[in-house]
Amino acid sequence: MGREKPYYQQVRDDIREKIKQGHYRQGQYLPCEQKLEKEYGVSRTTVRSAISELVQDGYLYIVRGKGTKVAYSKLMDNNPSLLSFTEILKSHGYESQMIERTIDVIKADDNLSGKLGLQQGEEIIHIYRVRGTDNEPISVNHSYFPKKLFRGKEIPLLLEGDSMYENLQKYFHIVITEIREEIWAISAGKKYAEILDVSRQAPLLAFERESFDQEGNLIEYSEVVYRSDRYKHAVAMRKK
Amino acid sequence: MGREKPYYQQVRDDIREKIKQGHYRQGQYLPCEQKLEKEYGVSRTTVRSAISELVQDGYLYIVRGKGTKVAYSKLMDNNPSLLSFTEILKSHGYESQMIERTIDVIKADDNLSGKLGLQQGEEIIHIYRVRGTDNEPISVNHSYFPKKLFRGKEIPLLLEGDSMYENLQKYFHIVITEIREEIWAISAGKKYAEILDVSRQAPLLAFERESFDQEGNLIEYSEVVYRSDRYKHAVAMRKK
DNA sequence: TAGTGGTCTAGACCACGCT
DNA sequence: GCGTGGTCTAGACCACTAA
Repeated sequence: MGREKPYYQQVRDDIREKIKQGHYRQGQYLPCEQKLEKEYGVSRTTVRSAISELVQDGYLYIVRGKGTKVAYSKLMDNNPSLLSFTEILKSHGYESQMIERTIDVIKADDNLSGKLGLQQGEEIIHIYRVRGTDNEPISVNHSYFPKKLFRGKEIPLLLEGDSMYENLQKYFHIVITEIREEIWAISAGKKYAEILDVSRQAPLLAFERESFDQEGNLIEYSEVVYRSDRYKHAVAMRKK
Repeated sequence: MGREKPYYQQVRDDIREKIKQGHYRQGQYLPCEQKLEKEYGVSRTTVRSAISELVQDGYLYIVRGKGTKVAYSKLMDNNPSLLSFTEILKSHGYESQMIERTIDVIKADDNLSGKLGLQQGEEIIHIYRVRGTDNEPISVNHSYFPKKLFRGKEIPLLLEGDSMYENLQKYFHIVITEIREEIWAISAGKKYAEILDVSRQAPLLAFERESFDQEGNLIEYSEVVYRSDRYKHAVAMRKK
């Protein structure tokens, strides 16, 4: 038997479930901390620890001197704080399909060595993907990883399943904790017009993304473009 | 004299300063919690409360069974989790200037009543702004607020200073806590080509944004477009 | 004044990583 | 086994809100 969850997590999960099931309703006050102590048979510290996480996650908010209320959050469990392509498309009701995918190893040129913080000539894994729905192309993605990160392991492992981020964690024990993105608009031009089956003037949404692990190593640099008539980028944010 | 800050905030701020000043360096272990108790003369709970906030903010991360390390975060104090236009432009090294601004009150039509959750015919405050640098237009912004939110107060107060969000809080006690955004690309077309002084085919970055207060009321609905040759949208995210 | 959450203490026992 | 952080208790006093 696995060990049971800590009390504060049990209390947290129970309260969250009661919110989701409507037992506690939006705008309603939660029972005060003293009552929750008794209800769950735990100390006040434990209750407060549970509440604190639910406030952090946007389920509750506290009104000084009055009580703890259930939030009216529009986000509940829907905060795309760190999402892969697959997850973003799903959040739009699409299912993404892989239309084309290639993988090769290249040498760092002037541009890429700078982006990835490598010496010129160091090896880089380049993954090229065209994705879309019903064989209609929606996005073109170039991802670059320093090859030395995967020393001694099978690189095709990266391509299994849907989520490269899950694979990074599963097979290489690399966890992405920070992302920087720049977003802008471009015209398709000759190159993308052909791949995405749009006119050369068609506006595309362009992303440049850097992903870092906990120790500040740049793990991935990627460039992505989306057909703007088939994709909108959705973002939800909660203020700290 | 104002009351002094709680201990856990003093400890938190002191540790954060020591990180910023290089007294604790990236990748280095912090003294263990017991040592910090003694150093600051507080209980372990207080130390842990301080550390917990610094972990939350990305300054520290914890390695189970080993210790608490200073993060290599690229974000430190730079997390645009909720930024106004002004703040975003500044983060790019620009100073934004107001080139044109009008304000008027309109009646909700079919489209806007739906977006703002109002009845048709209800009054809406419409703020139109063109902003840019050195008289070169960069963005066009349409913001819509339900007029009833400001009953009995002077609406021009909204336009003071640089940040509408600050004014909302200062004069109307409205705090924006959640934002939903959709981002895509469009061609300028006749309307925007003239205003932004670009060709009709020029790609623009388009935003549609909804802002909510703590109680889930929609406070603002806005549509913004940016010249893509003058503006890139920068985003930084930390995984939970 | 009574009720709420905010801060704080001094202990305790446990799980994990290393040696 | 030892040192680290993870969880938990049973109290205490304070600040803010409302009646």
